Amino acid sequence: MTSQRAYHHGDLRRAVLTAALDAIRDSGPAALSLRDLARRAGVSHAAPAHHFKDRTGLLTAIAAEGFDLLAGALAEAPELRERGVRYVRFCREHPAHFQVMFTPELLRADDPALRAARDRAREQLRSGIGDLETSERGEDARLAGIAAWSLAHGFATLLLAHNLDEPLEGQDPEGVFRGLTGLLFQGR
Amino acid sequence: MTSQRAYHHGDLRRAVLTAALDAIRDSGPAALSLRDLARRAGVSHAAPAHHFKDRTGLLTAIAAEGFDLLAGALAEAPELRERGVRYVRFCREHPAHFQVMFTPELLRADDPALRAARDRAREQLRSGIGDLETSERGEDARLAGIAAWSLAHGFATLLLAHNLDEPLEGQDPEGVFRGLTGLLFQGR
DNA sequence: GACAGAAACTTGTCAATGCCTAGATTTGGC
DNA sequence: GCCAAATCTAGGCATTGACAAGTTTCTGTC
Repeated sequence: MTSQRAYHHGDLRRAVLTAALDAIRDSGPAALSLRDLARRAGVSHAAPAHHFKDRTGLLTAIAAEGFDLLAGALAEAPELRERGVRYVRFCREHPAHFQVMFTPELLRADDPALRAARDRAREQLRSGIGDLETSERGEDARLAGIAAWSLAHGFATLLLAHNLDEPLEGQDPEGVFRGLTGLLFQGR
Repeated sequence: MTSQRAYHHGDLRRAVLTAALDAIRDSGPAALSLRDLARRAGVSHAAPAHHFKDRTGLLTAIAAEGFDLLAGALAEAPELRERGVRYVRFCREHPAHFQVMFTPELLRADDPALRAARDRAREQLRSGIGDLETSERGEDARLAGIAAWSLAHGFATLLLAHNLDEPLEGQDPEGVFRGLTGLLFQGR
């Protein structure tokens, strides 16, 4: 999108993003070093700043990309329960994105691209809840929406922080999560 | 406060911990600066290192304290649903602890105090699930345990990251959470 | 096809930070 | 009263993020 053809490097913006995602996956966002990313990409230490302005700018770009990926993943799933599974799958396939997306103090909250992408993702989350609105009362539907998001988000978060390694006993996380949704919506 | 009399400062360990919790609450763990904490406490820049060895050591001490506080809070609650409410209350009263506790890449995983405190908290989480084991089948009880933790943890996490500000419409979070548990355990 | 301007990148610099080492001061046990 | 340990200070080093200024490469236009 941004730069198809590139000047000295090729596509430094993408290279830095990818290297950042690797680093975050391994050591978290706190350990991220712009200068180290520059070294990995083979450019000078100030080159990344031209694409992202800032450390915060880089993380904001990652979060925006993450919300876009999440919105796309959710849009593929037809109904609410399957969207929860996609949410969990997303956090496993894109752990670095996921972690940055939900750490607001690392982000520039007023960034237009971030706001747009986050709104797209929220829209997908909300439209999934619409499935319930017909079968349940309005208030229950709202609660069910919060419950569904909390369940998926909590499961995803605990999973990434290795807090479910023991309880899961090596079982497939997505499969277990399907079981959880069965508990939550057993009355449906 | 904690230790009776102290040497040069009074109780530097507690002072640094408290200042760190304030800083994390405001700006997250990434923005934490040991030198800034030392300045706030009115000591030299290397003084905190003597109590915590390290930046990681300070965060590990915070996490251990957090798990102890959480274990205490959960122990006060009689049954499972109320423990979930305590979990949510804990994250609001101790947001800095909560955030650090579940960010493993910031911590020294093999620290004995951390392991002990985390085990205490896990024991409290697990014993709450025991309430279910009598009324439900074994496999369902295990799933229900994961579900309950995921629900509470997801709600807490989304709450702290200000992702529920809009859906909650200004309602009391604990009250809403009680509603969520009603959905999860409606069959009980 | 040259040229002007913009985009991409480099080099140099500065303040701040984490961590290490060595030394000074205070405390508590004997 | 004295010694050892605990507590804290002072100085230094490598690394980092951010900024400023200059250089190279591309792009659109006449």
